[in-house]
Amino acid sequence: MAGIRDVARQAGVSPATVSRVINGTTPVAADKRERVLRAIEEMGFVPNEVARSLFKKSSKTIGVIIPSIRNPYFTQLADVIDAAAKERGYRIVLYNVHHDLDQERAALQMLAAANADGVIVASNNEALQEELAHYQMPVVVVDALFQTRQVNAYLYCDYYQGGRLAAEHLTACGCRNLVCIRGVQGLYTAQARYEGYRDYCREHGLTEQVVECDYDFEAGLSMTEELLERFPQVDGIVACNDMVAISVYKILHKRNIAVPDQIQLVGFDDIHLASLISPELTTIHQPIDAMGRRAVEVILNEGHLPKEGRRQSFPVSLVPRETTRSKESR
Amino acid sequence: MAGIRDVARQAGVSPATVSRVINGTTPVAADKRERVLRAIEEMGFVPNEVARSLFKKSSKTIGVIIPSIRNPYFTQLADVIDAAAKERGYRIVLYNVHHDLDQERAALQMLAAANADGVIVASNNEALQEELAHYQMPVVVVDALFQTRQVNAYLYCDYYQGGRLAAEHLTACGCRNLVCIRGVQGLYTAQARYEGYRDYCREHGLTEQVVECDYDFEAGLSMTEELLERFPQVDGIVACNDMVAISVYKILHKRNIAVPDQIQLVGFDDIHLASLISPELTTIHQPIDAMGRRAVEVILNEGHLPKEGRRQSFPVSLVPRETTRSKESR
DNA sequence: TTCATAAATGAAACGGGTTTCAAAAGAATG
DNA sequence: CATTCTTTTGAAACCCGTTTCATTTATGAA
Repeated sequence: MAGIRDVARQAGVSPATVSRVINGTTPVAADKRERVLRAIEEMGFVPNEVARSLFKKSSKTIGVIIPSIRNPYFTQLADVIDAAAKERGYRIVLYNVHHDLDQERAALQMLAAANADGVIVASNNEALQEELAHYQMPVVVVDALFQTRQVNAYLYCDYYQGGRLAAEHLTACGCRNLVCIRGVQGLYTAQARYEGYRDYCREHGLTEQVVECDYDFEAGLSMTEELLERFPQVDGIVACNDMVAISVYKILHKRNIAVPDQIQLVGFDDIHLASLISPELTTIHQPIDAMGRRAVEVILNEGHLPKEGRRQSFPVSLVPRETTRSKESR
Repeated sequence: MAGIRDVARQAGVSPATVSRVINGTTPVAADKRERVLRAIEEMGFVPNEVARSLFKKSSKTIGVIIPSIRNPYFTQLADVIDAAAKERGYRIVLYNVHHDLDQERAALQMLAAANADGVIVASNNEALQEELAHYQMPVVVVDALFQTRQVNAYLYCDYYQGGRLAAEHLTACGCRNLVCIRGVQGLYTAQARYEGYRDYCREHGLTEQVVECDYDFEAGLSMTEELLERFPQVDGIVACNDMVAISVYKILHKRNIAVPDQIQLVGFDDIHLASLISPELTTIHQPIDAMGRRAVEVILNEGHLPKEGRRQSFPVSLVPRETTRSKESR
């Protein structure tokens, strides 16, 4: 690989001048610039990014840490972040940490050691939280919120409201026997959804019926079986996310339980897949795009949320589709 | 950030000794090692990865370039590659190039400039192919194959056989009016699938009916409409991939066309989603895991496929599920 | 105890751009 | 034409681990 010194020799100038031509930091005489440019062209010179970022202490890179690359919610988020970052001349490095604290730690350390310009973390791990504060690069936490706020920026949705909306919609669609498949409690994102559901039920004299479940498909399948056994009367299900909702549907379908005629179903997240499967899934929409774009903005703003304080909440909304009864048929 | 020289001072040794303790390259006296370790601990020292890789010319990183992070086929592939790489002490950097040649180029250049130890590219872009040869880092092309083979290793599946299997299965299930939704021709992966289908039809006296379609969901939706219009007699559909198959199903479902009773459907890829949706999708299984793991092996083997030549083909198989008639009901 | 080997250790160079600082060249003023 | 202020430009230091190479220290044999 040709280096900057080779180019300099070829062009008959010093390495410093070559650097200046490349970066446009200082004006260079037209004839010399010309020679340098030609030498670069001829030798196919590409500046070594490692050397550059060693000095600059910036790598034009934003780290993105997600718990699972298999969950479409996170890949969608990563995709927007990617697009937003590229628009601003940054690239992202995606770390897929398989829900594993050690891998999260390792990713963080690597990013720090690699002079990343910031990190966007989608982690519900409270233990990691504390470590986050030790790094001096900007950190933004998305899709999570903690009591002990160590980091400057938390971006999350109004999950509580989402839980309420789901319960409200099912009730409005005629359900009287709601069951909530809630995510593991202790995780804010899961808990808030549940509490929204719970409060709505309490306020409207509905008995709250709950089943607990991990966020993935496999867990959704087995939990649904359990749910049907424990609550045979059920006529409305609030799932903790869309992937689980899809697995719920799968079981119902297998048992020939009609959706939405016998049981109505509401998911959470509104991933693309929700409107792609048949029947289309009624779900709580999260503004994933807006959240992702904002995360990048905040990182490039040194990790600070300007005026709003240390956290920013995004609104959710209910998208009625085919797994609940439409207005017309009510 | 504390540097190795700070640690050295604190421990009363030279930076060289600290480096040796960290890397275990040369034995260090027990008492000094002890002091160094304590100093590292106290100062929370983490070696700067950039400086390290500048010297080592290796970053323990494998680049993975995929055309779309939204297509589950590629995220699944990335996930295995990630796991396989981590097992061997490497990390991956995922580049999501949005099917864009310029972004592919940029990704490649960045990887080269970042001292990546190898690149795994899932690209059907022939133009990129040629450039690939210019880089001296190991490159493995997955899910593609070219006439002009510039790179040392191509990993791909027996797509042709997949096309045959799909046609054969539909025929065995009683279909007489097959239509193939083929991917954009010119791409080997798409063309081979189609040719398998075509040859089977010719050999068995079936008229070949074809419709062309991009690999994504939106294209699948509109193409299905067109298909039904052009071939109202259709009773079996071979889709170019699972995402398209899902969109086909969506349209059929919307039109109240029963699957598999009126029309049977075969996808391609066997992404997880295929068995997660309802009804479960009959599809051609690609050994994504094996391919991903092999890709990592080859990279760490300097990008060479040892004996087998410059390419390795993986077998496909048909997985009968719910969108075609099962043996029992035939 | 002494000389020869082997092992541990530090000083300095290295990798490859970038930037500082001072010298050199050019432009402007008197 | 001399003098001063600008603008270019190159030499060298820098970023920070790693490694070479020579020196020091330890080990073993004589």
